[in-house]
This record gives sequence, C-alpha cells and structure tokens, in this order.
Amino acid sequence: MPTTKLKFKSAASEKRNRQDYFNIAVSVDCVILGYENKELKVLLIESDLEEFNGLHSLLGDLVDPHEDLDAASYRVLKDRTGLDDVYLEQVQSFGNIQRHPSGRVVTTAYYSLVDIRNHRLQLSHKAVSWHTVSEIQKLAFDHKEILDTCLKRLREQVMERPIIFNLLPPKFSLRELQEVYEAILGVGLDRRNFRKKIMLKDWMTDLKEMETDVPHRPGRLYKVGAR
Amino acid sequence: MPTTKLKFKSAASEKRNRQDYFNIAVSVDCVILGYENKELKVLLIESDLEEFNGLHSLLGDLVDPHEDLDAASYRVLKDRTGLDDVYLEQVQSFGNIQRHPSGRVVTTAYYSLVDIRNHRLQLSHKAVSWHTVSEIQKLAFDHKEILDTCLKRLREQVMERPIIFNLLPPKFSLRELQEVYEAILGVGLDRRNFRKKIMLKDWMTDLKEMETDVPHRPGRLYKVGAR
DNA sequence: AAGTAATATGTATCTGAAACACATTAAATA
DNA sequence: TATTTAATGTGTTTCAGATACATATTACTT
Repeated sequence: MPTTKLKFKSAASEKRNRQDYFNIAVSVDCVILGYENKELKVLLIESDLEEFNGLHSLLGDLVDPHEDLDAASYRVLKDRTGLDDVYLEQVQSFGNIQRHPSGRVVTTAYYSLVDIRNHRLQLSHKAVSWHTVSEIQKLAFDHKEILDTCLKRLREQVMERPIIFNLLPPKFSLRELQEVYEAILGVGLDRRNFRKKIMLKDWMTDLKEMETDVPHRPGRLYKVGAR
Repeated sequence: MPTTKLKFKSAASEKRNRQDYFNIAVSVDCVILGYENKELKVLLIESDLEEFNGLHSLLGDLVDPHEDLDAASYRVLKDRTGLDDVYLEQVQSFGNIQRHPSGRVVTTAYYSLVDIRNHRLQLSHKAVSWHTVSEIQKLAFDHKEILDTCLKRLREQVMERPIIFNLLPPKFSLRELQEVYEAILGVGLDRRNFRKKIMLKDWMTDLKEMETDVPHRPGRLYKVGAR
C-alpha cells in the first residue's frame, strides 16, 4: 500500500481529496471463445444481480491491488476454465459511470480463444456454460457491447496473426480450419482460394497424417507452427 | 456513491473486503499529437515527481468517480489545450503494479490529433510544450511504452479512416497532406500513387482555390469532407 | 460395382499497389 | 523579357494478391 500522496495537478484533482480517488473499482472481463459444431461459442455465467435477473454475463472479477491488470485476466481464465496457457489479449476499457448498477467500476475487456474439446478444460461452476455467439441478444451490464467490440477486434486480427489455432485441437484438417474462419467472419469462403491464402502464411505444418472416423474421403492433418 | 456491496464471486474477491478494492486509482493519459515543420510532435509536461526528475510525461489525470472514462480524457485535453472539438480515441489500458511509483494506478491511454496552428489552441502551463516524436528517448512512468503503442495504433488507422485532417489547418494542399502521412508513417511516398489512393477515398473536397505565399507554383487547396 | 461426398489441385480474370516519365505553371533570376 | 528553377499535375505499365471458377481423385456407403 502506497503511503506517498499521488501527485496530479489538474483542476479536478485539486478540489478533491485522495480518498475520493479510490472510489473507483477496477475489474477485468473476459470474452472466452470456443468453437464447436461449426459455431463460435462464448463462456457466460448467470448473473447474480437482481437487476439482471435471468441475464447472462461475461466472466470477470475485480482486480486485486496487488496484481497486474493482465494477471487478473489470466486469473479469471484459470479459475473458470482450468487453463493457464491460453491466448489472451486486451481489447479495450469501458468506463461509463452507470455501467455497473452497484457502483463505479471501470473494466478492461480481454478476449481469449480456447479449445472446447481440450480435456484439461474444466468449468468452475454449474452456472458457467457455453453459448452460441450468434444467438446472443442481450447480456447483463454493458457486456453485449463488450462482446461485440471483442468480436470486431477478433475479426480484424484473425487473418493477420496465427491465433485461430487456439480454437482447434492439436491436429486439424483444412476443412475444420476453414469452418472456424467462416464461423468467426460470418461468411462463406472459397475452398481453393482459402487454401492458397492460408498456406502462404506459413502458420501450419503438414503432419503427413490423415483424418480418421470421417464418413468420407479423409483429409490431411496439420498442426500449428512453421517447419 | 454506491451503498450496495459489489458482488463478485471469485476466489480473490472473497478473501478481501470491499475497501481493498478501492485501493486502485484510475487515470487517463493523452498522447496529444500535432504536426509542424514536417515533423510529428507530442505535447508533454515536465514531470513533477522526484523519481522522474528531468523527464517529461504525457498529459494525464486521475478520473473523477463521477465522470465517464472518456469524459476524463476530454477534460484533460480541454484543460491542457483549450480545444474541445477534437479527435480522441481510446487505445489501451496499462495496469502493471509498479507503473506508478506513488501507488497503484491503472491508466487508460488515448491519442488525439490537433492542429498546432489553430489559433484557439492555448497551452495551459509553461511546463507544457511540443516535442518532436522521433527524438523522444525516454519518458516518465511507462509513458514511452504508451506513446509507442499509440503511435502504432495511429499508423494502423491513418489509411483506414479520415483522421489525419485533424492535424492540418482547414485548407491544405496535397503536398502538405502527403508530408503529414510521411511524418506519421516514417516513409517516403510516391506523389502520383499517393494522390490516386487518397482521391479514391472521397475524404476531401476541392476548394477551387490555390495556395498563396509559396515560392513555387501554387497547388490546389482542399478541405476535409466529401461533396 | 455404382453412387456419393468430400479432398485436392490449376487457370483465367480482375483489382489494387508500385514503379516510373513528361508536360505545365508560377516565381526567381539573368 | 527570356531563361532557369522548382514544384504541380497527370497517365501508363508492371506486378502481386484476390476472386471466380471446373475437373479429377479418393474413400466410404449402398
């Protein structure tokens, strides 16, 4: 705990005392995304606030004064999913006065991509469950806006950086990969053009293995990573 | 001031009481950018903390519990420059434990583009001044990292959205516009290709006027906005 | 053995980006 | 007044990436 006074010299800070400035709580909210049955899913919890009775909300928590902001989002993810080696990226902060009915809370949103079929994934609580992103109409707090903002950022980044593989199992076919892209981008893609484009990026390695248990001609399997 | 208890149910929040969670201060920091003499400039203030003696820092302030996060950044900008109709965009939040030597402060960074030659622009304080971005080596706090992050975002957006015009006076030539792009992107651009590309965007209107007071053939003047 | 459904691959076309050259204009200079 | 200078203003060619599109192949199913 700091004992030194914070020094800020604006008009606003001069007319208020130090205690006032610790009347804002800081939280993180995680948009934890998964992919299953050709649909993008997000992990939600039933809101426990009366104001939001029946609505779901993102997974979040207040930030401990002794932990880094990023660390708080990793903690939420670890607590809720059991996973600690996942992709997590800060998107934006939301700080309207009235966004939390119980008090002033400024939250920072992160999005994360996890493999739903990963056997280490264990949900922390019965009230936590996967929801199809495209079917979500309304969420508690400003969480629908946060979700939409994170999805927009994800769509912008998904062709720029090799992050999508976090949604897939270690071995995957090009068909599966394309279906994930289609679920995220919300458009159909030409298979031949998709393959050329994705192959040029050098994000995957051919495992020289074939799919099994598919009711049709099996495709090649790939793993993430060059070489 | 909320009287209801904040309800959060994680392991971390259960083992701490409410007061602990108001021990994080929230601030905003503004990367206020201008353009002059073919160089990108940023508005800095001399740090008043002993730890950062001699170093400059970005313009920021603590957020008032009764103001929106975005409103706080507008207030900082208004207080420091006198301008209230400027482009301002949130970039990212920075929340490492030790980023502020006097206590725990989570800050949200914004960048802003202003016309240095705007006559309404008035700096609030003698210690506030413009610095050439490319010459900045070190800043107080983590402000160098914040600056770099904002510049990166600016470079990503400058060809996507018509924001660069905020750096220019109401009437400008294509040469001036290109020079601003070159200053931001840090590269030289081909004049003919630049013109074609920028014209296709429909961001500007031909004023049917010519430059005056230039020691060479005068160029056409444009203003921002289609039609 | 035939049918089905998916994999695998190649080519022609279009669009935007990049490279590049010359005529024009106004001011400065001789 | 003619010449020089330095910038404006425009067009074409080339290249790369994106898009549109068709046929042969393979494994399973019937």
